[in-house]
Amino acid sequence: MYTLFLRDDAEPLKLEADGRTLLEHLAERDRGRLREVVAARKGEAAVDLRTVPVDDEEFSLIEKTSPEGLEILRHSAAHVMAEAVKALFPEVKVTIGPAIKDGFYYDFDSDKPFTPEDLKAIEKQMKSLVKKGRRFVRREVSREEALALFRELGEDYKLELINELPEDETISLYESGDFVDLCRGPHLPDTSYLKGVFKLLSVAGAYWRGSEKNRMLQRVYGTAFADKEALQQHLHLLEEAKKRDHRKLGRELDLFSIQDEAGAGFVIWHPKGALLRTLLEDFERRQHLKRGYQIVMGPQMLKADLWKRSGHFENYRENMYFTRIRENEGDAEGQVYGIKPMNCLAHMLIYNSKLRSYRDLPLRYFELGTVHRHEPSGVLHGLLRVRCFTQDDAHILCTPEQLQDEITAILEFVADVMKMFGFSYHMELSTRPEEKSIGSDADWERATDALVKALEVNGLAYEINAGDGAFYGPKIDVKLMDALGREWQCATIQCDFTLPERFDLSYIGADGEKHRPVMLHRVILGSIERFIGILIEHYAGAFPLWLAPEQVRILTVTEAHNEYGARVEEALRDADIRVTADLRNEKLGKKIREAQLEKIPYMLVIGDQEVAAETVAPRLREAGRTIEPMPVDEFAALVKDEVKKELQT
RNA sequence: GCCCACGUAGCUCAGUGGUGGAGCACUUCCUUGGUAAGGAAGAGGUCAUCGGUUCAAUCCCGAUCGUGGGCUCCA
Repeated sequence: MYTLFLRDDAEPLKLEADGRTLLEHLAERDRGRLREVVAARKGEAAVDLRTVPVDDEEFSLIEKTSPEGLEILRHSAAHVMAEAVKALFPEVKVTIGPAIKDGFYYDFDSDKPFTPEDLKAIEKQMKSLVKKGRRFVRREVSREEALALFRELGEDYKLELINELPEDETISLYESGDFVDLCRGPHLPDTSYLKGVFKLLSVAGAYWRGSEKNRMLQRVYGTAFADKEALQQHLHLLEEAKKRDHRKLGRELDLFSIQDEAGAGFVIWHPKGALLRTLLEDFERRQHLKRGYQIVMGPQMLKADLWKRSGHFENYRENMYFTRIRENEGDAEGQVYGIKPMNCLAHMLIYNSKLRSYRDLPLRYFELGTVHRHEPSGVLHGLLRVRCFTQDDAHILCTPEQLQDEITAILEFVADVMKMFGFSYHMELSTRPEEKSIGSDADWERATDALVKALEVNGLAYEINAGDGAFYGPKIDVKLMDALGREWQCATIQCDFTLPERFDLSYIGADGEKHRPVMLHRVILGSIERFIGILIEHYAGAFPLWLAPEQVRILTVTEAHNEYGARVEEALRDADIRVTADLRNEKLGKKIREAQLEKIPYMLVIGDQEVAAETVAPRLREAGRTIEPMPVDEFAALVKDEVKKELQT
């Protein structure tokens, strides 16, 4: 007898271990659920439904809609894709094909890159395989047998994978038709489960094992869901996400451009974008002053010697721009300057400009610092990955005793700001990089401990990102999710014992002796450019009133109302409201349509009635709702009030 | 940086080895119209840049620049 839990909340069944598979038993007991279940769980492990139970074993079922079930479904889809590719292109070598968030991929080694037509052909071939409803047959083999098989098949990558498996690992193969793949499993009972629920999305290059030292493979991305509806919904979501792409909206709303002539990765802010950015920066200045930061400013470039002293020259040079400046014709060598990729140097020079006492600490220097970093051309992406950006950067210099409280205060700052924008985020702790880093092990340990402790004291969950720290210290990264589900690093807090050492920073302690301060590098929004890019997608271009470059647009019905319209515009502008008037000789419907497409929060319609009553008739951006006409000063008060509410953190 | 795709009017996109097109936007005129597009006419292009093949190149080939999708998700 063995035990089968048909449902979590139902009594388990005691069944005869009669040599038949779980699938056969299930078909007998609960035919209705046959297509809902994709695999079974035995203890911790997921197993195939074609497993033959033996006495005293215990199984529960994995639904295809569960996260684990979906993963199995997608993994099987990847397997079918590999089979399809091998059928169409026998010379291609297969590598790996995992399930990923929202889908799956499979990497192939092919001399000939796949074209979009190939993609279609592969999908067609997959459909035909799915239609055949072929079984996935599991076979467990010895290491030698597996090696012999894949050697014969010429699947070098599989050989490499087998050789890396731990000694005691069970090696399993899955066969469907003529295709054999090395695979841990489990898989779907057969391919018919995939009917109508998968779609191939794109082809891209990807390095074997993610390293640019390795061969470039052809990666095919696809997605699969439990049912047709879920697949359609996901594809629809991708379409919607495209509509709020910040690059598209940035052009449509005339916020910014990036032009070949000026250079890749360099953002040019148009009037509305520059205004939006200014509003965001003003918000930041107020927030920082409120929290005891002091605003400072440093130069755009500093002598290269200073970058050598900080370690940037040694560790960050390939990302930096340099320029040589000659004082006169005879000065052949000139002086080399490095354009700043970070803002910390000037801040340290400020600290060092006079003798500091422990009574002065902590010092919190804040700068909206514009930096240049030479990023590889392939990673540039709209506002999200650029070569020149402005950071809301601060460096906090404090005593070791103050470190904990300062980190805590920053974490609260981050929480407040993210809450105001309505972002969800999660945190990652990054530790010392294996290559290229400075400072002693003891300092790294001390710095990492301080960060961990602050996270734990505040009860914050975090993931560990081993080896991803800055070259001068460990860090806490805050990652936001954008509209396409991509993660972007925004806030970061980095603990640094090294630069204070290199720049010989000190303060006089209560004991009258010199001590070394600790430095925290931190940003809240991170890059203003990136943050605005994320904001555009987050709000789909419909910015909250406080951030909208144009808050109000006045729309006159005919030219006869223009004089009053202009007076209303002036009154609102005097009240510090960002307003324009559309006095063109156009129909009201057209003016409304355009204002709506520009996502302006309030439209004020002005016609005979409003002129006569000295009022304005507001129309809201949201769902085209209108509210009762009111006097201008009343409307101004309404706008002010709404902004105030939005900015309450 | 590497792989693939792409680059035609301000925008979205057709198109062809021999004359470059549409819609929207723009300009002018008509229209004075109350909550998402009134009408007519006009102007607008070194077909990314440079080089090659050809009698002839926007189209074919190469290079450069730029844009897009990827390059951590481990049988």
